[in-house]
Amino acid sequence: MENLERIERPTPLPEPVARHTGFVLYKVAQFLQEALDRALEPWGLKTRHYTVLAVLANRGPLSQQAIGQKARIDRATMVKVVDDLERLGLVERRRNAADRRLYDLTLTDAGGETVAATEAAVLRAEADALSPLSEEQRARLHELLASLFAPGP
Amino acid sequence: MENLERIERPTPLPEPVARHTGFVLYKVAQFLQEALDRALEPWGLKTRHYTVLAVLANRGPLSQQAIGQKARIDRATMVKVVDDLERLGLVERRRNAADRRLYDLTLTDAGGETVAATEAAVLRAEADALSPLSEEQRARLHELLASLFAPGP
DNA sequence: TATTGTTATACTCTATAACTATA
DNA sequence: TATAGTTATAGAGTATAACAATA
Repeated sequence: MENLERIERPTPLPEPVARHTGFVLYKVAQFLQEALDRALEPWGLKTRHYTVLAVLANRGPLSQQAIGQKARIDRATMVKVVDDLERLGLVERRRNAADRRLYDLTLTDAGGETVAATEAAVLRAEADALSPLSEEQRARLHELLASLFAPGP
Repeated sequence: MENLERIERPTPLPEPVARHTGFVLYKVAQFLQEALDRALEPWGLKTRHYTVLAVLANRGPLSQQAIGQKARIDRATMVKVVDDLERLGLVERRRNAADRRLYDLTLTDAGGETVAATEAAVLRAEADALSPLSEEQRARLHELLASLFAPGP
């Protein structure tokens, strides 16, 4: 009972590498990744499945390749991810009428519900993982990280 | 010649997941990791080799297990990492006289020089990767990330 | 000829379990 | 019996190349 409210945190890095932002960043990212994977486990999903579902929910029907390019998942891996999602009844592969090489990947009703539920779970997991930071600090962290990306194409 | 001074930056995430700090963090960490691996390539090293060398340089002779615990590298993996470092002539395995199951891993002279050179390379790579941030912003980022670790044991 | 999706393959990284030598 | 290091093996995750259907 003694560790009831104790949230697992990443253990500190040994001294020399703890001064490298790159190493600290990598470690924190690993920790967040594990928290997100745990949060998605009840649905039998990993973060890349969630990414595909979330992109589909926001950008309507897309081909596997189109999603893969957005999410940086190569097409061979996309096949397996979509296999998983199809097996779970969350997306459907429908041939594009205009170009029959393409699929129009579409969310099923169950897929739509799953996106909503998993998004809430992901947000909770992130809030938990980042709970040592205030709301303002979290926003600041997000902003600093976002500024490292290239200007959008 | 047109892209001469252009530094590769991570491409932005697609809209829904770009709002998740966890996903942004993971992506930035991947980018940093790649930059560090590229920086260490001239020495035939990866980040985990550098970690072991850096810990050894700061904490004197240690057993494989002791380093592994600090750096979160399991003992089977440590064997291969130390094999690599030994093959490169950067560390030596000397049996601990008091407990002959243990090694006293020690840096060779070449190992010491390599630590200094690679540390400089790693710092340069980090500075490059984080160059869109001011010095103050970098320090702030590091501080925010560091506060997510558990209090040291 | 080029492209989407598929399959098979390989390579890296990591984790597990069994083995040895020492304690 | 327990521990440090070793070895073999297996499981993810990811990348590459060849193939079929379609353009």
